[in-house]
Amino acid sequence: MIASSTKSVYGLNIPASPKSRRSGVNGLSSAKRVKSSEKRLKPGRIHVVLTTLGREIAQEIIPAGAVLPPENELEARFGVGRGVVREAIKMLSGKGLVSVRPRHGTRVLPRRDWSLLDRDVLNWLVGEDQPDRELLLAIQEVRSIIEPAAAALAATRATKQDRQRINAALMAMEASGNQATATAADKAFHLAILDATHNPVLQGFRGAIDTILSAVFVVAVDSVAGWFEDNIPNHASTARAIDEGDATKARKAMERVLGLTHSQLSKKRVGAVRRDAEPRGSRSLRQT
Amino acid sequence: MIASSTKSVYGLNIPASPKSRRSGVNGLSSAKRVKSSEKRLKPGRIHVVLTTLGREIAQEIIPAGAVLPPENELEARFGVGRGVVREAIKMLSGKGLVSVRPRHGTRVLPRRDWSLLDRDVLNWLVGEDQPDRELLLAIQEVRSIIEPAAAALAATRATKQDRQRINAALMAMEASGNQATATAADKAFHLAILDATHNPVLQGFRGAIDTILSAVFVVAVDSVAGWFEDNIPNHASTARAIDEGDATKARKAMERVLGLTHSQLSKKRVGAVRRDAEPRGSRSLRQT
DNA sequence: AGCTCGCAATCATCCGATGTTAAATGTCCG
DNA sequence: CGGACATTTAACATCGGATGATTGCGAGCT
Repeated sequence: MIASSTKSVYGLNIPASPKSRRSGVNGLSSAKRVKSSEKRLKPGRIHVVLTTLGREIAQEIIPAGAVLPPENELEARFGVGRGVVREAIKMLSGKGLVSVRPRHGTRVLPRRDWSLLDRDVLNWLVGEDQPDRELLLAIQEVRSIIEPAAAALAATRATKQDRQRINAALMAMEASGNQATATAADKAFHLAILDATHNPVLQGFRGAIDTILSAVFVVAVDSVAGWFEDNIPNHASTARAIDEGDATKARKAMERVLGLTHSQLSKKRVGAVRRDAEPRGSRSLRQT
Repeated sequence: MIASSTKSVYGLNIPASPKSRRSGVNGLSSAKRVKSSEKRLKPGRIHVVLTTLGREIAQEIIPAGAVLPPENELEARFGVGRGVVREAIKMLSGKGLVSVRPRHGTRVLPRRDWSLLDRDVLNWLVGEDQPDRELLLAIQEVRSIIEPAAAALAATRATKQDRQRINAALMAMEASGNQATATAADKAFHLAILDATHNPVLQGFRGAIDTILSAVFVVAVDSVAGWFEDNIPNHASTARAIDEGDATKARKAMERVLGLTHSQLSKKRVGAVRRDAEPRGSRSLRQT
């Protein structure tokens, strides 16, 4: 239920507004009567358990190989019933984050086994204050493999509507005023190209690309102000090449798009404004 | 209601043999065991419900947009408790196959939203008697994008062990006697290359590639007997290029590997042992 | 010492009750 | 007659206690 871009199941709009959501829902105070007179959008208990555990695993607060607490302890910790804990863990295991065996507990699997292209997993990994740089670069590397090829395919296969969609996104990028609209337009552009390949497997990357672009914006934007604007011409020539049906040109143009992004991401190393969060790992958020 | 409170749950085909260890498939002793998922170990009731529903959705027995029966009906149908049904559906929703909303039922999402790179989903889609040809070709298209690039990266980054692993797999391919060992060796070869990129996101494709290769073997082998052997030289030159650190050559060689596979897959159209000739709803892939 | 067996921890499943959500429908008053 | 509000209701969401199954590990037997 989390993995939905257009069909918000609960009406919970968590994604784009990264407020520190340290709401103390998971206190062990239990207090069943959460019925307090407000009708706030309640993220759902399963969702809370899922994302909390997912993030703790992704951040290696619970390292690979460790076993997480038994069901009854988790029940107590989150103040939820057993079914909730089980269903949450079931989803984690479905995404390859943990393996659960009868007498041995549920143990965290090495990252090798995670579904790294799953939208939720990616979110937990990258939706942090300071996403793992290496991971971000690895993802960009994969984008540099996928997206130029996708652009080339799109140049061959795009329908009239596909082209319109791509060009509309391009115009939205040019017209974007703030970071929010810029991010949205950029995403729309890349997703439209993926869709224009008419390859369902390639379209399956939509969620991943979407998530990644958010992270890239967060990391890149505050280091290089002109990055987004500088990259618009590359986007434009990609769109033009697809319009003309020139696969090679489209591939090259998309390579330039990603090349610029990549170089911004890499150089973020030094010129950054923030000096904090450098020592990875020992963040101070830890819950017993 | 359920028959009774008896413990005759073994009415299903659940072998109660705690001793029988799944061995065999791993023909190569590459000092790394093919860590099998927990699903392999034992069917389990949840697993039955999960795979049954998953397959029915994948095969469009339950079409996109339809709502599947409510929980209590599913309980009755499978003869399991509610928790089992809920956990199974939870996993389906985690893989993007269904969206579940209170009061509205759990409805099947369009294929666009599925995690097409998820191992289980792929299995359901492709592990049927008659995998969807278009899907198989779409997947091969993605492989042709990913794997040559991966080979090129591997040529740059492979460690000595990586190279040994690749060459060991190659030798196993050459020595393979039957289809089982051939499949295993071929898989090991491609997986070793993915691993040699040292890119964790690329490594995330392991499950998908693994599953796909099984499907490809099933489909391709019975149509063209010499396909596997014919492709060994291409594999060999890929391995050699990686050994020499020649990225361009590795990419080209891998392109040839996939090109041969692709052509076999395409020509499989006729001469098959298949009895059905139904077009079977040529789904989108061409028009949204 | 080595092997077997039983304990206990932990997940797996069942079950019946109750809460929550939101679509559908009915009601009432202007 | 018609629209705003209340009621019904079908479905999922969660709870919590009981029971079964599996298996690591150590106690006890040979």
